[in-house]
Amino acid sequence: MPFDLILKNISKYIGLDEAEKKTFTNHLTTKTLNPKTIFLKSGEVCKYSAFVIKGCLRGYTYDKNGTEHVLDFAPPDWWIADMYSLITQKPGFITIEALEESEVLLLSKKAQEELYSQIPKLERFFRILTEKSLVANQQRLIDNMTLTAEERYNIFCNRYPTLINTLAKKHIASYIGVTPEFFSRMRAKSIRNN
Amino acid sequence: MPFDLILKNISKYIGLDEAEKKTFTNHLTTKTLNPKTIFLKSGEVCKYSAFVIKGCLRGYTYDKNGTEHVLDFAPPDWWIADMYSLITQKPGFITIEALEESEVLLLSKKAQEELYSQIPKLERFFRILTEKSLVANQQRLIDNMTLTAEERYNIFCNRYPTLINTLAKKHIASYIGVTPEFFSRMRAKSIRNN
DNA sequence: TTTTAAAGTTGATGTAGGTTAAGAATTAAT
DNA sequence: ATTAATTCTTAACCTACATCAACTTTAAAA
Repeated sequence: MPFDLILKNISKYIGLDEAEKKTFTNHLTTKTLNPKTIFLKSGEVCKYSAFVIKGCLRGYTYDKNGTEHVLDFAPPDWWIADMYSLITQKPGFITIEALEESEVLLLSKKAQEELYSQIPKLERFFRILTEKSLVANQQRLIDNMTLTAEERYNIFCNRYPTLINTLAKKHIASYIGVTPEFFSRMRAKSIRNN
Repeated sequence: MPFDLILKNISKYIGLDEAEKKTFTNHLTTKTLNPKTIFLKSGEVCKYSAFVIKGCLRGYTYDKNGTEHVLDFAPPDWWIADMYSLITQKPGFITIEALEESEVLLLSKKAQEELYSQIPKLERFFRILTEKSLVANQQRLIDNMTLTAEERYNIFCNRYPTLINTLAKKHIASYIGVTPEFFSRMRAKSIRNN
């Protein structure tokens, strides 16, 4: 059942009866993404939130030199979208790409708003989700302001132990906020000191 | 009327009738804060969101060296709280302080949750508020990863033109993410080049 | 009004992390 | 299985910003 994971995810925060679950899942579309498929391109309007059930996506922006900066990884059980663009329905600056063969559930902005009126409890669910996302994001900002690259890497390893082996090092480096070269040196050093 | 500002703020996103407005404002407490008053201390549990109607507050954390890092300023018409602590009701890491004589409206976590059931529309209001906050925060993270201190300062000046003159330079420096010394040099240079 | 403390500035020097470049190791394509 | 492309690593050098210290200015206290 492709909806098991998302329903279990929701049930952590709100209770839905069978009819409500059905209403909810009726608004979802399943989509398979091949590796390197671009799900959302910078400059486009983000029309869907994606809930990952298999594989892994990443979201990133370009800076003025054209360098990519990874903003988030989305392994199974995570949502990903360009929140700015999704909310404003203006062209965004984030590109979202499948890193491997992935499966996602799509919830369109329109469907989401319909669901808010049909099942008001979902407003609570998404509020809580957004709150958690905000807190995580604030913590990351704090970490970027107060910690060294090495400390941020350690936090990353602890928080996403499963991702470390599957992700390309350059993507981890970018998420941490350093160049691949420095990341490589950093790791070589920390291996030596163990 | 101390509630005018907050009611106007709310009315941007949802409509409340007179009875609902009354119910809402009944859950608020007014508080005056003298300059340098600490409204929330790192290590404490955050029990209130504060909506500023006069003056200005700032939120900051300490790093392991004891250096302060300003996370946000809250001029009138802004909310401020330690979201992590407020949501989890665990001791937080943020200190919130009045920079000048300020007046705030307090909404306790408990009152907020009561309001969600009494006036479900407020769930929407706070969802939207949190979404906006998340987007702003993500943008700030992107700016920190992709821009120089000078570029971040320019953005700050454009975004908060009124604050530039009232805030202490060391607080702006901290918000931007540089030392007061470097901030000073940066400004000296940019004045020279004008 | 004078004193004291805090904030801001300027200079000399240090460092985390960036850049450029070239080779080694993987991975993908033929 | 080879070739081609991408990713990763290592090294030399570079820059944005930090640190420390002394001085000046501003603001707060007495």
